[in-house]
Amino acid sequence: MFSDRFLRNKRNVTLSPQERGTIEAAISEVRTLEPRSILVRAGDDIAHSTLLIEGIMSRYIDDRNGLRQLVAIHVPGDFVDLHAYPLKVLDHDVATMTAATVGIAPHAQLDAIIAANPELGRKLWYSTLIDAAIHRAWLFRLGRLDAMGRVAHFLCETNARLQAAGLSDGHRFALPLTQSDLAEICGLTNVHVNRIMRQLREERLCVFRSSLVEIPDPQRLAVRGQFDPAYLYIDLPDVTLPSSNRPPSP
Amino acid sequence: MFSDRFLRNKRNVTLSPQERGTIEAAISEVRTLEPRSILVRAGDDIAHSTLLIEGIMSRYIDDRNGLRQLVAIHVPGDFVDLHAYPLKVLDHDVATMTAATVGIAPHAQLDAIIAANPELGRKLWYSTLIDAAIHRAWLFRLGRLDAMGRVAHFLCETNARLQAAGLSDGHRFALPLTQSDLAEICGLTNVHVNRIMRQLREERLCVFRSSLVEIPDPQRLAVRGQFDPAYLYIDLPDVTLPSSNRPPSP
DNA sequence: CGAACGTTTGAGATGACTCAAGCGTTGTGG
DNA sequence: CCACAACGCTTGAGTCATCTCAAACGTTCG
Repeated sequence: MFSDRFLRNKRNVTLSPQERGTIEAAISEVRTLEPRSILVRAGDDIAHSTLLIEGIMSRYIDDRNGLRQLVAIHVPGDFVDLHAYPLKVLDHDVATMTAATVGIAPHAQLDAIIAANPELGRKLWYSTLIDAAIHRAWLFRLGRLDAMGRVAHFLCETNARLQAAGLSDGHRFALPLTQSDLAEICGLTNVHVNRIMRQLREERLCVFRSSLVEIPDPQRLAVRGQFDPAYLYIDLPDVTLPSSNRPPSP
Repeated sequence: MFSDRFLRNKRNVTLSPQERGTIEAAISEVRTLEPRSILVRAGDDIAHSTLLIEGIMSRYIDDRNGLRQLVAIHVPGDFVDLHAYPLKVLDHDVATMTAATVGIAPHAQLDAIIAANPELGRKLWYSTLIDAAIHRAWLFRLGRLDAMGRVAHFLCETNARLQAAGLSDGHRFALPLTQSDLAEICGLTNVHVNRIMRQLREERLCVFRSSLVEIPDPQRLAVRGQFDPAYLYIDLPDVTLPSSNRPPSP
């Protein structure tokens, strides 16, 4: 099923098989997208939202000189531009990073879903707010971590998200991005990212080679990147382990 | 009315007097808060959300060493922690920066509102997505602007938001923050913010003294900070003027 | 085989940070 | 009403992380 990964392993929220069926039914079309193709441009009128089934997508803002800042990446199971449903128009571009398969959900269908099932409507809202929580973690990353911390934090996050989606075993996962992509995610230059990757390798924190990430000791990497997965609202025992920053709750 | 500024001057969305009444009725209590007091801590169970009536509030994430990154500021009219309504628990702290007056909206009341008026429910959703859009602009700011650009961008944004709320005339507004606050917003040190403020003053871009911001030429400041207000979804002629970054739409 | 693209490395420049001290203003208690 | 503490602002000097520019190398694909 296309929606199998949507809201999978999330805290406080589960989708019943029935609700998954409802979402499936709202998908009018499944489409295959080329790598590095633009799906939505800022300012476009949008009449549907996109459920990512396979591949990796990005949302980004370009500066005046063409320098790009990624503001989000999406993994299978994410409702990529559900934000466009209430907003009608987006403030940023949405594009594929890899080849991708997506499901198209017309906004009229979403209207119908929410009218018929307000509880499911709230779950859709919830999923957009997790995107916002991830934005906040990215703000922390850019504002307060050094280059190595930023890369480490991003890799921990991606590991956790892919694990929740069933696409990482917690130590290894496929990540078909370039070092320049990482630079646009972490607010660095590709040259500096390259040096950081070497350092991570030398310190046995992480190896990233030919689109494969290997993390021998996720806990150590989490400490280096001050990564606390609470903001992902994931409900999986292993992923919630490295709560390194937060004081133990009473 | 407490809710006068909520969703005021927003594109695509207007609240009818009736809808404002509904929101007013959902506010069980109006409370006055001390400056620099914490309203919500990450991880707290939350049973109500907070409408900011007067004052300035912040949301932030602290790093291991106590260094703080603000991830949002809120101005009167913002529904500060409406995110907590679907999420139930927040991933960050919420605090006042100045003395503040807030309205408390119990989640049970919000349940009732949304059940009775799905359209209003969607407007609440919309308002949380504008917060997310602001997060994205902050990501761009931290990831791709230099120190002066970051401060300029933030001041432009705040000017626009306060103008939409009726608290700036587009050139002057009260902003009772310290330079250290600006540093925690812009991912800089307070020392460097101080030097940047001097530069902004010397270049006649902006004067910030005794909690008052004066911007002689908002357009020039917007160019320096690569500020494009589209992401604020404000519907006010003056505020949408300086679309300096975006190519003219065809 | 060559073009395109991503990775790697070096050398030098620079923007922002750290540490440290002095200054101005405000509020408070003797 | 003065003295002093607390806080925020300002400035200087030196350091360091990251950037820029440049070149070489490896791999993939047509």
